[in-house]
Amino acid sequence: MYVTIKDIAKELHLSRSTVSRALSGDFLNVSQETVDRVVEAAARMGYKRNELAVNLRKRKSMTVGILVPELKTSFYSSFIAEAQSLLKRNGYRTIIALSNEDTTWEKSSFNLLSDYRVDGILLSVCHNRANLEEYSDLLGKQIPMVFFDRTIADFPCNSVRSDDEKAVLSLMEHLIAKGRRRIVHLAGPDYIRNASDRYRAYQSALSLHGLSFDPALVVKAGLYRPDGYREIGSLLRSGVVFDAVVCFNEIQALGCIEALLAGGIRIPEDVSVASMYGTEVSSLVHPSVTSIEKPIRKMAEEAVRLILHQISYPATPVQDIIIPSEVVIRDSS
Amino acid sequence: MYVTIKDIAKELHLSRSTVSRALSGDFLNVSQETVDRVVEAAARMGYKRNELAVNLRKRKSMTVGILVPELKTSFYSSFIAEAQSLLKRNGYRTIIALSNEDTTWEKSSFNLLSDYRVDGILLSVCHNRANLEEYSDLLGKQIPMVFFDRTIADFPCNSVRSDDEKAVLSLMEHLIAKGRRRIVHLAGPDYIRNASDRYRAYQSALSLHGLSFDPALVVKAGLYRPDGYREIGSLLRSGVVFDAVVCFNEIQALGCIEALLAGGIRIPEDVSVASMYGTEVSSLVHPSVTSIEKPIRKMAEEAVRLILHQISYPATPVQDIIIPSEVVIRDSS
DNA sequence: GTGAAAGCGCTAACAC
DNA sequence: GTGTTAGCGCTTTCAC
Repeated sequence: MYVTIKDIAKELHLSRSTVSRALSGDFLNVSQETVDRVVEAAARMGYKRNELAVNLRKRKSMTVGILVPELKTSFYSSFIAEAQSLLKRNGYRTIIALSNEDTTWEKSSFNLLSDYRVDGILLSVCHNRANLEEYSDLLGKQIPMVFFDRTIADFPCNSVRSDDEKAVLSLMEHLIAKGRRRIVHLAGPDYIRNASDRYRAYQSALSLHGLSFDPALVVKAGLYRPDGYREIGSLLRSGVVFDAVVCFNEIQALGCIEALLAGGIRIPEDVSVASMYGTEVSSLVHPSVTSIEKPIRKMAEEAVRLILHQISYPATPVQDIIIPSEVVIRDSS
Repeated sequence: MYVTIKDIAKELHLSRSTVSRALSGDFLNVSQETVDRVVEAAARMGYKRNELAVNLRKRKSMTVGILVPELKTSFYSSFIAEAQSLLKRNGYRTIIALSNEDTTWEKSSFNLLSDYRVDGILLSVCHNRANLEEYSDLLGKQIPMVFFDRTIADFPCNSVRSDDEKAVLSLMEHLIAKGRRRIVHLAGPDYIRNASDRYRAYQSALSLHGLSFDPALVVKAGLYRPDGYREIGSLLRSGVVFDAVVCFNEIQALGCIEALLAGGIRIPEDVSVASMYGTEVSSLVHPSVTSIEKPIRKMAEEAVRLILHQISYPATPVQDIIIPSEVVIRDSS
């Protein structure tokens, strides 16, 4: 099917090594004339080098794998685009794999990447405590890995994350400054580090500003649109009074907004909605939502920097980089 | 770094083939005892089979590549999730690559997939006339390919697409039935087949219902949020009168809505906004947008069916499958 | 400047 | 049941 170096060698009555040299630009050891002939034949015959074989031989794939939990949120697709172009600039290619927020799926996607012997993995985990063994195994084999955004506390690995705690703190202070007193926290699941960080920030903000903590205002919710819709809906039905909601991401916020509007609540007159997410769709959910931006670009830069460094110098001490959230609070109300 | 079959063979004083057989479950030709010993040793030593080598040897990768132009829209991420789980069910893995709407980028992503010798490629092109040579080359090498959603007319390859023409027709009729007369068409670029199909539908709908065609109402726009925002903004400033807008996708629609709201226009009282996109975020853009669903699931099913068939029976005649759009028009107004 | 030979990690005839 | 051999497509010594 595919034309090989052997075919070209046969065609030109040369050895495979010469063809290989010519094709990989080893001009010092091949005469210009030969190079020309080989290149011409390769083009004519439709030669495509088999990277699988090259990788096998060189024990290097010049490919970095990116594993993310989802692509519904703008954050990951922006991150991927960003990281991809940075990696490309450094000669690396990218393959993308998904976990779809599922630990089993994550395991097989993770294995896919290591099966393909990628030179490094950028990953955002779907669960704090799942697949730790897989991660350690690969780390033990000295395969460069960088956790980003959704990282794992107390795990000896390079990580890059945004300062979610600070971000939610800012968001809360903004809401409090606007006179909001009964702020609902749509908390993400506790197996996601960011969720616990944010919950902590929620609590600190309250006590910092002398507001009482009401457990009825903390709602454990999933991360997506139906979750936000369901939880806020039942909160409304249960008669709990509140004047603001802090959401986990734009999709969840969207569900929240829909539930509010369906309940005849005006935004932001009656209830303010706030969330943190990538800039790409900042006010996507509702014109008057309060949002704080995730530092996508910087996270991508750091993650790529770390992985490239790790590839070149495998024995580098582990770093845990925290990128401060941009203080851009968008609030059109 | 990685443990190989050779290492296990050495450890157990067996030949590499026996180890290989044991590891690949060839129970007919290996004694149970040997299998047990090999499996135990493999686990103990942290063996991970090198798929690169397997692929090279078997000349088969059990991997399908998916190449998409973007991940901002919900359509592609839903499609990927869907296709991925179908492929998995059939023993195939998936790697994802992006073109980011850029023809050069598409070329290198496409090459990445063929470099890795994937067994088949599912792709949605970013441009009607770019990279045709690359596609043909691979097709000529009998590599199974299926174009989906954004396909190319008159290109001899399997394709699966939604009936965009019919969809926009339905959308138009819906708007006209609601009394809209001056409908703006935010037309996508003409190098995207779907855009031309929809433009044609827009025109047919008008003439079918005795409405005159006003070139001022047709706006060539990009596919994203800033595009919708910019074009509708300048339309408003130019004083053109209109009572509805048909957009290309949810992101573009979002920009359109923002521009309208910024201009003090009420939706849908003053202007109706309509678009076609995946169900995932149907009313994401605005509670009162009119939308028609893309048949994501069916498209994924057909695309996967075609690629798997093509992998098994390379010499199958080409098919061009058109999936009717779901007639679910959501319109909360 | 070119070729022969070995080998990356694995599988598949073919022997025994 | 197990080992030997050859080879997937490529690169890389080492000769010449």
